[in-house]
Amino acid sequence: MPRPLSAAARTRMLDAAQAIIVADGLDACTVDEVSRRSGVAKTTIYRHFTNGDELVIHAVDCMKADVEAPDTGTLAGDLRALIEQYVGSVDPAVSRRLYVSMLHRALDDPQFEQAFYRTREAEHGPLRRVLQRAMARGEVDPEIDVTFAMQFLQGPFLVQHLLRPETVVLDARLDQLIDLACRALAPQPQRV
Amino acid sequence: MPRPLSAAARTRMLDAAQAIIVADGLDACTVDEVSRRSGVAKTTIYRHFTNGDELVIHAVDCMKADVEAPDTGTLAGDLRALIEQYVGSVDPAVSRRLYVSMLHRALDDPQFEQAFYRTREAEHGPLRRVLQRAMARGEVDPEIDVTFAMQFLQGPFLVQHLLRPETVVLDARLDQLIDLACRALAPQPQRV
DNA sequence: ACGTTGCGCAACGGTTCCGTAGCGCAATAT
DNA sequence: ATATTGCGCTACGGAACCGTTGCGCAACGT
Repeated sequence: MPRPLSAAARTRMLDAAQAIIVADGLDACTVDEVSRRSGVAKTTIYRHFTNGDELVIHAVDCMKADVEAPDTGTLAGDLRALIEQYVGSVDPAVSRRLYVSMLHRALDDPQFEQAFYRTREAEHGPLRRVLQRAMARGEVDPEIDVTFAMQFLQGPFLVQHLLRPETVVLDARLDQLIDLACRALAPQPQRV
Repeated sequence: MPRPLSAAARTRMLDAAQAIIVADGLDACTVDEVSRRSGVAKTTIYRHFTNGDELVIHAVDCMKADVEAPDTGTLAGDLRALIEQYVGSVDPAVSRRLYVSMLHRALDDPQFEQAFYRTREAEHGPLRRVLQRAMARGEVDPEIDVTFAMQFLQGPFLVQHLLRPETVVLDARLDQLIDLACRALAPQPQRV
């Protein structure tokens, strides 16, 4: 009965990996650096993971922001609650950095592409549920596809988050944005 | 009167750099590789540019998609024309790759951040002009800020472009999207 | 035609990261 | 208590880039 790999060492190296990612970004999270900061020997890291990428992906998979689908009764209310949850649980600079780096690595590496999609799904699943409830209530035009509506809603935030990092999401603008979006998605008397 | 640096060599290396970026991505565009593929000696490259980054940035600056601001008379028509110009002049896969890589490098390098903004401005300036004309015509609610409206319009495309590369922009969906956006931005009888 | 000077070539030193090997030690299962 | 076996340490070989140096040649200005 072989002795199992040390859970303690595994925890230490994953914690260190996450700390590095938060502090210095995904690209700084190398095997050498994790070894240095965790005190776990590089040799041991390779006993736990077949290569450095796997370590990083495991670390990233443990960093998902957990967002619950709210239920305030209206689409606008749910959207606002969702966004407040999100901005309350994530440092925008860190999140942006990680987002861009993951996107970048995913360009050439299917492993990272998968991991990126997993994170995205975890964070945006609640939005999908909120939307589906709104459609069931008749707040959203039934001709509109859910995925399509999600792109429509996520888009402006993605622009702000990725491309205008200096812009904090202001409350007044946030309300205006939600208002615009809900107006656009609302059922129309005329044909669409 | 010192002989000027060879324009021929400069052209060759910038062309090679662009070819590499298109074929293999921004990260493959290293000084060594440009030297290999262009036939220009590495030494010479460093005589033209102080470092490798400058070469890459110069190459990128010459790759902007040139988009003209159309004037069809309606916001929806202009938007559609803009998008058609854009998709007609750019390979989506290449564009996406470059976009993500630039975003990534811009995380740590102000030079690349500047270059990224320059490209963005060149590509989205026409959108701003189109929007301003629409506002002048009264097609857009005057209470809406132009930058804000631009985020709103760019958002869904950014999502598709960056995060859903498998999705080609379909014509039916495109019309729906433009329709939704115009509807949202239109002036409202009631208060916003 | 001549001399200046940029260009090509080859090689080097430095850095960073990867993944591996050998060895002594210490924890652990029986 | 003892043998097993994972862990830590140190070092290595290899790859990719970076930016530099020295030298001979060829092109260009006058």
